[in-house]
Amino acid sequence: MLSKKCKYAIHALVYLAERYDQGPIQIEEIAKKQHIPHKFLEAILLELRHADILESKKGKGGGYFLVKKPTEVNLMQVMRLIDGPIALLPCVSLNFYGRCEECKSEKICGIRDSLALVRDETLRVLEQSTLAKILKREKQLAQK
Amino acid sequence: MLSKKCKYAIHALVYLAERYDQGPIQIEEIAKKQHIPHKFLEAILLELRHADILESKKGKGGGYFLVKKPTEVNLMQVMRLIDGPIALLPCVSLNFYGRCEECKSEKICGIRDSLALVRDETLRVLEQSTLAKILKREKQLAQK
DNA sequence: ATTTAATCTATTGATTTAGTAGGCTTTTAG
DNA sequence: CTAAAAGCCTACTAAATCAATAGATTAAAT
Repeated sequence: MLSKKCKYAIHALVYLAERYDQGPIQIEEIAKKQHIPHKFLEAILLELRHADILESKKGKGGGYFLVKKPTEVNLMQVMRLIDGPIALLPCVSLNFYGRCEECKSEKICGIRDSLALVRDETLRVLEQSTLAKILKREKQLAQK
Repeated sequence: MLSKKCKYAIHALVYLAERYDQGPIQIEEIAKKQHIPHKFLEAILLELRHADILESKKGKGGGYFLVKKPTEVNLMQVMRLIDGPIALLPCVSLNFYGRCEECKSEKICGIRDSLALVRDETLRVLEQSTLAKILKREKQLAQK
């Protein structure tokens, strides 16, 4: 399951995507509208800034804004950044590879294939899920 | 990521699948061969028995054995049992449904669709991954 | 009756998650 | 130049989950 932190991150990003090119948005505004604890959100946005997804401006009139286009940010990136590996085993992770200690030999493990397949399918869907698409869907759903 | 407990469970089940119809296998044997702490494995096997995947026999010559055929036990069942939900959000979980507190309205959430799709693809693969298939694959890999 | 092996309850230590506190730095407005 | 606004950064903490352990109990076989 996604961590709360990751859900918060996604909601904040969608919020910023909706206000793309409208200048900096303050943490406090996002926190209130999305019901996220201010200080926690602060840490999350900082992480997204360090990953070059957001940029910030200090002082009065400051805040956060997307530095990438909403079509260029997807759930795969965000989830990897906040929650780490997408794969269900370290030994099939592309970005966080590690041996499974309990496996004698990786070459003989019959589980890996299945979980590598799960990983591929998951990545395919998450990579398609851009902020732009999520936003579009939300607007469609809101209209009904 | 899968918990260690779940990995242990899968390895133990594959071990028992390989010895299907050969009578009870003792915890101690599985623990040694699969490098799983005896007491921890004990708890895991008990859980699998309560889920009617395994059965046990007490006393001398006792142990655990599969009560279902290796073709009838798959990773979806095992992972759900040991680690809980497969879905990445409670609100898209089929077996462990729960509201996402931080979402104002489930109907307007643009993230759910993507994660429901991830869930479907994941379930499809995991349900296909039976003990029989895993075992077959391991034997193939071992020959090379 | 003794031994073997699973059963069950309770407890523990380590790690992760979710959040809080508080001072520091930069920017803008007056 | 100084006060206020807003993000930056480090450290800490409470609660939950994970990984395992301890020890006494029950059931079956010989």
